[in-house]
Amino acid sequence: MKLTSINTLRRTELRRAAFAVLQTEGVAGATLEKVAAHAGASKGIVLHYFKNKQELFEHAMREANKELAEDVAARLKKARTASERIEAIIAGNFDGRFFKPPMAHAWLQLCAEVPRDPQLARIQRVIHARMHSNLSNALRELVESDRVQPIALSISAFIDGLWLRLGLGTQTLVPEEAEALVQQFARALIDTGKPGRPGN
Amino acid sequence: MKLTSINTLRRTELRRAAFAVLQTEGVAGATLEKVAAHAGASKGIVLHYFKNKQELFEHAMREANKELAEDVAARLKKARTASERIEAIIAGNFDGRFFKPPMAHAWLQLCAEVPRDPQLARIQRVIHARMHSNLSNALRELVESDRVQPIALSISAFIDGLWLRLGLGTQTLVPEEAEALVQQFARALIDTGKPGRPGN
Amino acid sequence: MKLTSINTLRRTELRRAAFAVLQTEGVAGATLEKVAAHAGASKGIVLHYFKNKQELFEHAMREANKELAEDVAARLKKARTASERIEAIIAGNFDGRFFKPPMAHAWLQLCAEVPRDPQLARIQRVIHARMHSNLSNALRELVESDRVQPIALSISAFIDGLWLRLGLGTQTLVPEEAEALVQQFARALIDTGKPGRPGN
Amino acid sequence: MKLTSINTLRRTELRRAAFAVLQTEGVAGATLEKVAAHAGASKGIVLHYFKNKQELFEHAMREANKELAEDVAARLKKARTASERIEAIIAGNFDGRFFKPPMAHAWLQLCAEVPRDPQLARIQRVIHARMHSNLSNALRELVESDRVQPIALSISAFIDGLWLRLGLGTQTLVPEEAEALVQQFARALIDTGKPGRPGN
DNA sequence: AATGAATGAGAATTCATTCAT
DNA sequence: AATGAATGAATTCTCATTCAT
Repeated sequence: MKLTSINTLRRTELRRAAFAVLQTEGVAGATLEKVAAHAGASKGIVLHYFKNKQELFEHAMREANKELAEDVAARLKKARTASERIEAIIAGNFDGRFFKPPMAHAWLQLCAEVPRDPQLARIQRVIHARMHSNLSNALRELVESDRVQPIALSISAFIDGLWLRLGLGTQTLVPEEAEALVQQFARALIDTGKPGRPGN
Repeated sequence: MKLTSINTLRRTELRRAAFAVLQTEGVAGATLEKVAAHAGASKGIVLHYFKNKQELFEHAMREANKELAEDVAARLKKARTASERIEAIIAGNFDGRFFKPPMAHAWLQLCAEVPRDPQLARIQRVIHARMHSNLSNALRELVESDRVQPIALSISAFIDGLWLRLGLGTQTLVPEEAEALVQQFARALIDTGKPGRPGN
Repeated sequence: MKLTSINTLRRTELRRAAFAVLQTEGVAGATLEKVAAHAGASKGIVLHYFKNKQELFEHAMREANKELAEDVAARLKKARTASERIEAIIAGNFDGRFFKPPMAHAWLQLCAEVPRDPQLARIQRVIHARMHSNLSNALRELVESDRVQPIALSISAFIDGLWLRLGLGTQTLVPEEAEALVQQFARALIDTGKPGRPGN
Repeated sequence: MKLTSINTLRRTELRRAAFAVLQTEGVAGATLEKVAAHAGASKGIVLHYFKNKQELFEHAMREANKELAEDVAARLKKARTASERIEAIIAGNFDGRFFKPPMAHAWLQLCAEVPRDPQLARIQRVIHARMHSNLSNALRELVESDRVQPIALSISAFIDGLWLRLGLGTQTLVPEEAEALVQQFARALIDTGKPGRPGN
């Protein structure tokens, strides 16, 4: 444990540096040298702690998502009703600390790598699965069972779409408005099909 | 550069080859050599027709989008009502000829380049603008004016989110189901806020 | 003769274009494409008239020197005495039409190629030989025979040195001043060793 | 970059190799690969020590001139009178260790690059300035003040002219004779205009 | 653990040159 | 005669990765 303490520290440093470089330079421009420089370390050390470049960026993605996931988890704890849980999940994904152009940019960069990096794909799947499970759990209390899956997918894909737009940087998107769109969307989907209204 | 027919022909060939290579190799793996080989030409000829790699891929993106845009335009022509126009736009974006993993993959690759390629960003903006304008025109006849913009953005971001999911390749998505989700989504959004129902 | 007339014309055009490009782009930057563009012709035509790039630039050097040589020859005709002939030769080498930075620049570029282009070396030798012969002929009437060669070499090397300085572009040199330096130099050399003064 | 001894060593090695290759291959033929091979190193290492090709050759020029400058400086120390100082400067520029065809050839190659490489131009200017200052200092004790500048320029341009001739390789020039020409030239210039003789 | 020297593979790009039209 | 399409060789430069210290 003691022995890994400094080890863990360094790895975290490098992971963060990698993510930071990704934000400004993109995946192609994120060289090990730049990551090392950003972490105030030497080039060689990066591959001392990570087997190779891919592994570093895989860890960077995991790390980046962890914070967001923790934010969502914290919000879920405070939520009392199923509706509040849905709202919490959405709100967590648009927290002003995360939903920022550089962050979205880095995330988009990593997404583009997913199809060629099986490990990254696995991480991505885990992330999506958690989100889906969170949403499904809450939705089960709100809509008929056969509408749980499609609505969960719709909400999470919509969130991704807005992150993508932010990552592209071709339009301005503020967290509050983006969140409002999704909250509205979610409510519209859930309410549709409620008794008294013709579903589709 | 003169627009001789052979010129146009070759450029199209190379553009297609570039897009094809993008589908299988990603942006980093799409070397000029591979593009040339795929087009059955020599490496040198690629840069004879396109100033550089960037330009080639910019044209590839334009080309790829053009077909989809034409598909949407054709469907729009047949639409009679505003609702049908919305449906046409959505349907066009999930046409089985386009909404395929390799296509989505290539598109995602290009999206990741957008933040570092101003020209690509411009193209992306044009694409989004057209989609937005198509949606807005139809929505104006269906919802109050202050709900036109948010709904148009929601629909197009949702579509992008589903394309992203397809591009990631971490889950299976068939065109029909994806389209159905968006059609449902759109209807839910439009109907919400209609007289007789509590808006939000 | 008729047949070569247009031929000769084109060759002259291209030669001039080559020299012009050399002035602005240097030997490395002087591509056949630029030469062709400067002559308002197509790339292919250049090698239709000249076997290859080297040959073109060899002709460019010859051409460039020809004008200067003709200027010197014209001045020589007007000269009456040996002293005037020396002065004429020097003056011709600093004629304001030639002694200009771009010209000197191009000349320097070609000089740098001399050691690797035997044909260019031959041309250079011819140029030097003519200059040397002109100077020697005049000097023979002015100084003892054993001082003819060294003085001729000194004068011509000094002229080259000033052209080099102009070609480097690191200092300003106006034709009149440069010429005055050489004229003074020549007189000093010739006068030194005259009876009544201690030679060396 | 830290100035470790190995660093300095390697850089010197590569600089020398670059200069050596320049002597035999010219600037166009001096590829990084050849330089690396000449230094017995790998291609990659060259750009590990020098940012790019230009920088390498800039350092090569500086290095080459440094030795010559040191030779001149050593000779200047031993000189007692102003005349001896002039002689020392001239002698230093024709030291048999430097005034050799390959050296002159390499120097000429670099001169041709000066107009397109501002950094190289700066170096060239420094070199000329030092020579000019050395000459001027001595000349001030020997001739009227208004003749200092022109004579200093004449001597240094003449020296350059002879180096150019040597670099062209179109004629044979031995250091001793070349030096003698300049020494004679200098004396002639200085003596001209002395009291008792008609100046010009 | 840490450094940075060294390697070598690979990629974009540039161009002279050839050739079909 | 003229064009410009096509080729392919050559070169610079970038980087991940390995290794000696």
